Amino acid sequence: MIARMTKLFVRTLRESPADAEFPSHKLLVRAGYIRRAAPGIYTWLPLGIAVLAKIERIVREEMDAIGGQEVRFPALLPREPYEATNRWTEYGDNLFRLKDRKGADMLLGPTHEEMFTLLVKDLCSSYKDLPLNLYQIQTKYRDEARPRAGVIRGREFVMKDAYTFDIDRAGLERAYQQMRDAYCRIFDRLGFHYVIVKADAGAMGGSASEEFQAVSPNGEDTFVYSDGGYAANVEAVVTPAPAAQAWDDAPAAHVEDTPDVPTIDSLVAMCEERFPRSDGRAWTGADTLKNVVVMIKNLDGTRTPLVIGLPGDRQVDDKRLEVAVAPGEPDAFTEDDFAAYPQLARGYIGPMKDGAQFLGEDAPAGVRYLLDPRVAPGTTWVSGANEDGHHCLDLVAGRDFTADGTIDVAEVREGDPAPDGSGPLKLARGIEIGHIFQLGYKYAEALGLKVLDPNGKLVTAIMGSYGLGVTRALAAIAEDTYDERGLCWPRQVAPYDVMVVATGKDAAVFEAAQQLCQGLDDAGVAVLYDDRKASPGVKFADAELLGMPTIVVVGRGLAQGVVEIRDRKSGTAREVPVDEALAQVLAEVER
RNA sequence: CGGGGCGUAGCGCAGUGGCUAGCGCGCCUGCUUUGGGAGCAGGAGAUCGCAGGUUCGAGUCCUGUCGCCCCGACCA
Repeated sequence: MIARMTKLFVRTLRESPADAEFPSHKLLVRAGYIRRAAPGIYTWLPLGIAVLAKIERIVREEMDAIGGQEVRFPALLPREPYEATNRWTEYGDNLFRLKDRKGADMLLGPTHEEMFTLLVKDLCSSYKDLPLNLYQIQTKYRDEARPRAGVIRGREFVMKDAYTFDIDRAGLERAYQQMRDAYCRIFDRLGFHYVIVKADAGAMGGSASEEFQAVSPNGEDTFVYSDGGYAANVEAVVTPAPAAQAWDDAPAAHVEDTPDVPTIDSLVAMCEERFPRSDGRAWTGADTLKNVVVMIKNLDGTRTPLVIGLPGDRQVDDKRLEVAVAPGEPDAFTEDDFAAYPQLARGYIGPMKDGAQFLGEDAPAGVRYLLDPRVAPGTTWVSGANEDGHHCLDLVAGRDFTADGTIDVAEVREGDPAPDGSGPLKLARGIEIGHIFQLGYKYAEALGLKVLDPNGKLVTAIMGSYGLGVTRALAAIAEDTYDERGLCWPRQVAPYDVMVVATGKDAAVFEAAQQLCQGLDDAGVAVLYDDRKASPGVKFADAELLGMPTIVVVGRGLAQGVVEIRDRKSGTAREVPVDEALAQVLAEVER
């Protein structure tokens, strides 16, 4: 079937919708691929469906190639399985909840770990049933606090989620590696730039987890990478600790009167003025030890104060802090908290000997003191003296103060060394389109997924989970490939291989165009034929907006016996004789 | 949930308290035009987000309310 513009259910817009900010969002709406139905919820039009189908096909091929078997769970789910893993509660407002007519709680699936685990539990009972690799391509529902950027972050989205089930950790690691390779093949085929970044291992007990990030200046996630091949998201970056130094020759620490020096900036200025260094080096924030107080909300609801000592030129990164204190949650240290802990001299908080013992005898019970890895034994610092208007100079870590441990939550900066020594880190932004995860036993344990091993002993299966945002990948591809004229699909995912544009009003032109389309169609090439009686400008502009990789113009050249083949991406055009057009276009499509 | 902005035709926007609410794009009809978003003529299309109030008179002022978008905390 030749698709015709006069029949295709599409309307292109000359102007971008006012509510769109991202290029991919604007163009997908302008080119008639999607329409907004509600915040974060989109209707897919024929062109959009065609791209989705292409992406899904690639995903299926690669999943099947590693022995994945496709299933499909309902999107509408009962509450019970999610109750068993506590996610009915944990998911909070992000869960779309509803009740059936009997008043039973239901939900729209935000993810399907529970369902997969239960299904396997139902049907598998022996180690002989494993390893198992199941996947589905499903619509997921998450009532995001802030949907944005069109289809990049919607409340309804299509995701491929796969789960592997193995008898032991070695099996899981094999499955994980296999899946990782398959993901690489998928993203290679989809034709956009991506980086695999180490993700936060999180509370799962050190399990491996990696994200596939589509590199994009418009990405929501920040990640770091080095030229030597290291890549991680900010939460997962580990700061290498400098080697301990000897302090035998270091001058003794001394407390100085420093009125009105409540900030790092003022402290640096004060040091520069009153204590110029003998070697002439200027003081910087990195010479000071800043002590940040936060509250940690524990699981049982209590709050524990935590003091974090880090170089004064660094901020605490909230995300990194959250990960570091999990399962506790960071909470602001309020005025009331300062009142409750008067020993914490605001603006002059400093470290003390024996770590947690702030202010010696008066140390408030339960205050933990943790240090940034950069504050290694033997390093010298200026810090508060735990007394209003006083600072301590020549403080040597390990000699003059210690802590309860280290905490790696300082912001990561461009130029910081990569943990594996592969060079300085650079910052980049990305759109997370895939996340693979060695889940371990969490769900299998919670839901009792056990099988008999060869010795007839019940063992808990070990799982991996592997997500891939299909609709998001579509947006990421658009985001990665568009230009000022419109969408510009890689051939593998374009809704049509070729767009044939007939210009003019000459019947011979339409006849020749029609014939070419027929030839392409017969050859199995998906072709979109612009058979509209519109002016050439409109048709060229639309062809470029819609973004098919090859555009063939049949028009005024026909009188000289030629048609024009244009490459959408490069913008190059060449004229070929009409009778060679079909073969030439087919060659183009083959490339 | 905090901060900012916006609700007027399918889309993008204008609209000093005053007559019948406008403009561009798009859409329909006719004629002309056809290699870079054509021209002329005619037409369809809006309870100005909703509710209440002030006023002789409200798209415009007041109060409330709902919704949407953007920036931050969460995630494929």
